[in-house]
Amino acid sequence: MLQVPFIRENRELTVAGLQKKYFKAAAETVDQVLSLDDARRRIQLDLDNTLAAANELSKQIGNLMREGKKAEAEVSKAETAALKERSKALGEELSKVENELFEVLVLLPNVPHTSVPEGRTPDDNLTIFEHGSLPELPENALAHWDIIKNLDIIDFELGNKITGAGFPVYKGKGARMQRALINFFLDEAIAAGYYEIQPPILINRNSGYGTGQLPDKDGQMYHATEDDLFLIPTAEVPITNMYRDVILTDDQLPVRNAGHTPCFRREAGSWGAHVRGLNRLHQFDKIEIVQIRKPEESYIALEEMVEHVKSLLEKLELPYRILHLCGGDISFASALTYDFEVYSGAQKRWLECSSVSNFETFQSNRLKLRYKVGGKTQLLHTLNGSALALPRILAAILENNQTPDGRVQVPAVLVPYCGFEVI
RNA sequence: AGAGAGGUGGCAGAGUGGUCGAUUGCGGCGGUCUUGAAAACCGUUGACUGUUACAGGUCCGGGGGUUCGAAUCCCUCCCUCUCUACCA
Repeated sequence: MLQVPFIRENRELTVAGLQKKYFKAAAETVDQVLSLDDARRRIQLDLDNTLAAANELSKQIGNLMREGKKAEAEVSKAETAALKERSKALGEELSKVENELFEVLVLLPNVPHTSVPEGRTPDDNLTIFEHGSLPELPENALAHWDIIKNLDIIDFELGNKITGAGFPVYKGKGARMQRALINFFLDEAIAAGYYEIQPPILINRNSGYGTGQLPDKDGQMYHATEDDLFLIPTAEVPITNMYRDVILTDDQLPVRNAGHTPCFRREAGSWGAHVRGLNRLHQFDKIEIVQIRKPEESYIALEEMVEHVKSLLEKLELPYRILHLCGGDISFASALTYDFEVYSGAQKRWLECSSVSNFETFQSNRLKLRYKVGGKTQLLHTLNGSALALPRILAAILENNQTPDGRVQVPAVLVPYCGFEVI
């Protein structure tokens, strides 16, 4: 959520930023925020003065009572009635205006970083880095869903039976590969200085609100209605919410956390022909890295995270590219996002396998995640990235490393983790 | 799940209707002393809002109520601890 003082001091910049994200009626909405905030402040001042008068009167009544001047006290008591009525009315007016302000404010996306490219659709994203040559597979190369079936390592029908579409069962070497990838990614994160976290995968409303999934994106999460808890769409939610309402001290910074969790996404209405196999699932595993940094360091941290993800893909010997997302494609809360796409040789498609973002103060403002600088509290910056999401990495490994005899060569770096060289 | 106890500032822990935003201890910060450090002593030390600055306002788990006035009384929800039951 954007900070009102920021909007007030940077009206033009805010409007331009929102327009870059193709937010409709940016100028009108920003002005609405400012006028609601003006009203809020006016009412607040009025209310404060009313309360101050009432407090003063109460104090006097207390003194009169102590001195035994009962009659005078009764007179003062009568006076408080009008003040009470007034403060009640002002209080109601205030919360009404505050709610209106909040409702407009939560609809505003983050202002993108100045380097974010102009553009409306994924086609406008800038490819800023490419690594590895595309695999030259024979004409009869199989897509991963066929490889999976032939080798019997992942079973979609079985998952269908147990749960439903998008919940595959990993079996035998398929399950071992999953475990190998999880351990590999976590070990790499720890080696890079991250602190391992195993968070809950059900979260409450406050947490969903803190990272921005709620109030409006609740349709994307599975909801356990009996207890009003949500299955996490990403480990970012619990790991970042550990710091909700926290004021960090210098010696606790920077925060570098990493965690593996299953992730659950309803993906309502987004299924189609191009999402076969592992390309899109309702449940998948992901290792997430989260950083909390001082504002002046956050873009250095973002580059650090990018380098980490690059090293993972390079160790797995997968061709990939990095996209600098354009204003129209960047997520609601993000100021700057790099997407990593891995090349899946048989599908001949780039598959998104990581998204690394700096949210600046957008999340911390909601979380009330702060630190002290020169005696004053200030919002911190939050960042996160996938390092990495498993299914599409597995899809690319299966497709790119398939052998003429229908098997799959395991990337060397994973062999110690899974205990076999060939699937 | 049942019974009991309890949720107060970074932590510990007072406070049961009126100078309580909150005694005190620890911790933190600043100072005196010391070659330096420790000890001792003195001072300082919550958050939010607001003002040029002061003032003012709000916050004692969340929400609601009683009262001129609530950390303190009432209702409600949440959470923690102890015991019992159950259980990977």
